[in-house]
Formats: sequence, structure tokens, C-alpha cells
Amino acid sequence: MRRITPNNTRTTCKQCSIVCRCLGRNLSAADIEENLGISGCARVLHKQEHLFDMHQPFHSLYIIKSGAIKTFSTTHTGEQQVLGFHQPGEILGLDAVNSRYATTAVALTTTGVCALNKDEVTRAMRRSSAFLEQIMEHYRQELFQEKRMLTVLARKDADQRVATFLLSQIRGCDFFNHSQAELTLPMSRSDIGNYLGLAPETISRVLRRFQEAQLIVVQRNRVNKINSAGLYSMAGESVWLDECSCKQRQCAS
Amino acid sequence: MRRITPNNTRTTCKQCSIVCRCLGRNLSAADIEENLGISGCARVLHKQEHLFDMHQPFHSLYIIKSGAIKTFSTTHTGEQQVLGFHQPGEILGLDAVNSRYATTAVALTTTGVCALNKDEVTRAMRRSSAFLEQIMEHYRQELFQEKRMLTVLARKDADQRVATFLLSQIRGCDFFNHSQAELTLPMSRSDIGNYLGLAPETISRVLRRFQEAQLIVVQRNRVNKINSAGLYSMAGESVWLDECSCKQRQCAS
DNA sequence: CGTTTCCTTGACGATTCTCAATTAGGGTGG
DNA sequence: CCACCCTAATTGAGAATCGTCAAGGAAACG
Repeated sequence: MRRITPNNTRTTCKQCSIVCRCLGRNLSAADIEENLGISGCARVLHKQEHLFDMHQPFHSLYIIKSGAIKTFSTTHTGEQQVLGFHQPGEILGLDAVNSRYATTAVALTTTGVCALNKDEVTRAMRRSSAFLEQIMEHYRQELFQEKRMLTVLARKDADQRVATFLLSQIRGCDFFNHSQAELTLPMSRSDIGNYLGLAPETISRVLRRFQEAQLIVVQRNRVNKINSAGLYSMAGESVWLDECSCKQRQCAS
Repeated sequence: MRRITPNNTRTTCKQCSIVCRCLGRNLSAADIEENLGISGCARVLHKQEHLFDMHQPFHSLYIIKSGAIKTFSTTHTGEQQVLGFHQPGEILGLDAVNSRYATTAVALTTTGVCALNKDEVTRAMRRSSAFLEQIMEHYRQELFQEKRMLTVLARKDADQRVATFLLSQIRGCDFFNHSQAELTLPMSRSDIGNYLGLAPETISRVLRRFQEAQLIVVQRNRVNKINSAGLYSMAGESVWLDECSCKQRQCAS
């Protein structure tokens, strides 16, 4: 276990009070931290450092404050299956089964997280039925997203998968008011391919084709001059539309 | 809306008191009906009849008593994506988002269900923290299963997907003590292919190849002489292993 | 500055899809 | 009870997509 906690002092981390990313849309860190008085424990992960490992006892939830996290499962032959890329505002660990983490979470870059004790969250749920309902709705949203991903893998070709993926990444950035014209991909081509059920070479080729089609400009991990509308029609179906409309609603409120 | 309710009298349906299928393994119908005093409303669906439709207001949960149900989502181009096949003991409707059903559920054959009012279940959750925890664990298990399905779609070839699918169907039957040597598939080849991200022709061809390899004997919707061990190794990875071990545990208790 | 890792690009091959024709089953009506 | 019809399943041939293998190059790291 490579695990370093440079900033492990127990403290209510106000930085956590950012509106949760769309994926956890009606469950915000602010709800957890401020309304319910749960204090978090700040922690910084270096690149490739594990936040938690599959099968490990479940003890904490984590809110991502900065950076990026990849979650994956490991088959008994040792292969990895990337299951998601997570951005600031997202909550990790809620899918722990039988009190053990169902996935491994690893930092793709230097990442700040806020740890929340499992039992404190449980107590808070008992106290506040509104908070409980938010947690439940979060689960339902997660299930909904996984079903969307199933649809992507079952129905879409390589171009559509990559376009869908890029749009999902843009959305996350956009939510924090980054320019939609630029995007940094903290994960490798292998990771993207693994996530989308494609070979890494295919990711390269699709990105090059997108560039030739004037949809993006790619420079290694940087994606510039993004033609969102073009990607959107390339993705074939408004896979993330509901999320985006949801985001707008949340930003307005 | 084709909706017929031959047996719509409000009654506590004791038939619902069957141990929930593995997929909802620690959330049993017995827990809901007997321990918490929630009464269900029996209903019989004819083949192809809809139990609920995507986007419809969420009002009830349903426990499948007999028959088989297919759930799917519809894209805005009108295409269907099959998301699951559900057997007696399973609970449907818990994934409703924003108080609307996230999928459409349709009977694949004559099917008996037990309807549970959403608000009654919510009240029961508030009363019993044990029940609440069961519901939460159910969500986590569902998320875990969806992630497994993602792995199947992202990593496995046609043979492995079909073998995995057949094993998942056997498991459900086995749980109700049917012979493992025979299996009835209530869904069409198109449905299977849609679910697995394959063309219906591919399903036919794979089943024929399995038959030539002495793994099964196929006669339209009937599958006989199933070599579970062979299918298991064909599936490539112990995708449903955890579930099966869970099943054994539950049966023992 | 060298080494390592990741990305890119090409050529080839395999799996799977599409299209089309044929066959089998189930249901209906005479 | 049989004949017919209609849907679903099967099977084949050809094409397209994507994966695999291998080589080269660029960025990052120590």
C-alpha cells in the first residue's frame, strides 16, 4: 500500500463546499459538510497513489476537491477494467458492497480529497430524512448513469464512444467554468480504451480522425479547439443531455 | 397503455414471500411484506404487457412472483436498449430517477407481480433502520452488477458474452430448484443480442457453435443438456461467482 | 543526457455485422 | 384436424470495423 497523507490533520475542509458535479447532482458536498455538520479529513494523493483498494474494508467516503481519480476493478487473472473517471465534486465509496470497496480508486494526477467517516454519514442519514433522500437519489442517478454507459458499449461504434467520452469530460470541466475550448486528459490512451472497450491504438486513430474532421486539435494530453456541436452529432445520441440540463438547473438554484 | 389487471384486489399476497433472487440478495420480499407489514397488490401481466413505462411517474415497486420481465430504455431515435431480464423474486422500480421510472418493463410471458406503494416502502424505511440498510445494500449490489455488465461488454467476445448470459439465466432457475439440465429462454434472439451488444444472427451462430462443442442442446427457446462447467470456462472469468456463493449462503440461512 | 514510457502510425487479420434467402414454429381460421 | 400465414430463427456470403503486432517517435523522468 503506497499511501502518503501530507495533510492529514482533522479539520472541516471548507474547500469541499463546492457544488457537486452533475453525476452526484443533488447530493452536494455542501449538503454533507455544512448542513449536517459532518467534518471531513483533508488528504492529498500523488499521481498513481491509491485512495482505496477493491475488497478493502469500507471506512470512508471521499469527496474529490481537485485533480482526477480513476476507478477500476481487477479480474482474478489480474486484468483491470476501468469503470470511471472522476472529477472534483464527485463522491467516491458509496458503492461499497458488504462493507468492502467494490473498486480501486487511484489518482491520475495530484489530487485533493476530503474523507468522511462512514458512520458519521450514516448517523446524518438517520437524523435528516431529506439528506437520506438525497443519498438515495444519488444511488438512483448512479444506476441511471451505469445504464447509459451500458447503452454506449452495446450500441455505439468507436467514433461515437470516443465522442461521447470527450463530451463527458468537457462537461465536467465546464461545470467549473473552464473554457470549453480546451481540455486536459489526465488518463492514458490505454485507460480510455479500457474504459470504452477499445484498443488504445483505436483511441489514437479516432482522435486523429476527429482532428482531420476539424472537431478537435489534439496534442498528447491536451485537446483544444473543441467543436462541441460536432462532437455532439458524432456521438449519435444525446447521451449526456439530461445531465447537462440538470446541471443548468442546479447552477441556477 | 395496454394495461389489464385481472386480479387487482388489494391484498397481502403471501405468494410474494419468496426469498429474493440473488440479484437482490439481502433484500427479500419476506422482509418487505412480513416484517414491515407492507401489503402488496397482486397483478397479472399478459405477454408483452407493460408493467411501467420510462418517464412515467413512479408510484409503485414491483416484486416478480412468476414469469419473466424485460427492462429497456428507449433512445430519442426510438431504438430500444435492453437493460436486463428479471426473474421471480427480483424487485423492479427501485432505480426510478426524479420520481419517474428510468426504464420500461414488459412481460416476456404471463407474469405475476406484487405491487408495493412507494410511500409505504419509504415509511417502512424510516421505521426500521435495518430495512433501510437492506435497501441501501440493494442499491450497492445493483451498482456492482451493472459494473460487472460493463466489464462483460467492454472485454468479452461473442462466445464469452453468450456463455455468461446463459450462466446468469441458469442461476436464476437453479435458485428455484429447477433442473440445471434444462432452461427456457423467454426472450427472443433479438433481445439477447440487444442486451449483449451483438446481432441476433451472432446469437444464433454462437448457440449453434456451443451445441457443436457439446456445451448445450438448443431447440428454439429450450436449452437442454447444459454443461455448466464448460460454459463456465467458456465465459472466461468467474463473472457471477460472487453471486453464486452468496446464493448458497442465503439458502443455508 | 540517457532511459523509459507512452503515443502514433502502418499493415494485416480476425471477428462480427449486414444483407438476403431459407426454414421452422406457433397461431388462426376454415 | 389440417392448411395457411406470419413471425422468428437460421444459415450463408461478403464487407466493414476493430484488434493485433510491430516499428518509430516524442515527451517525461531521473
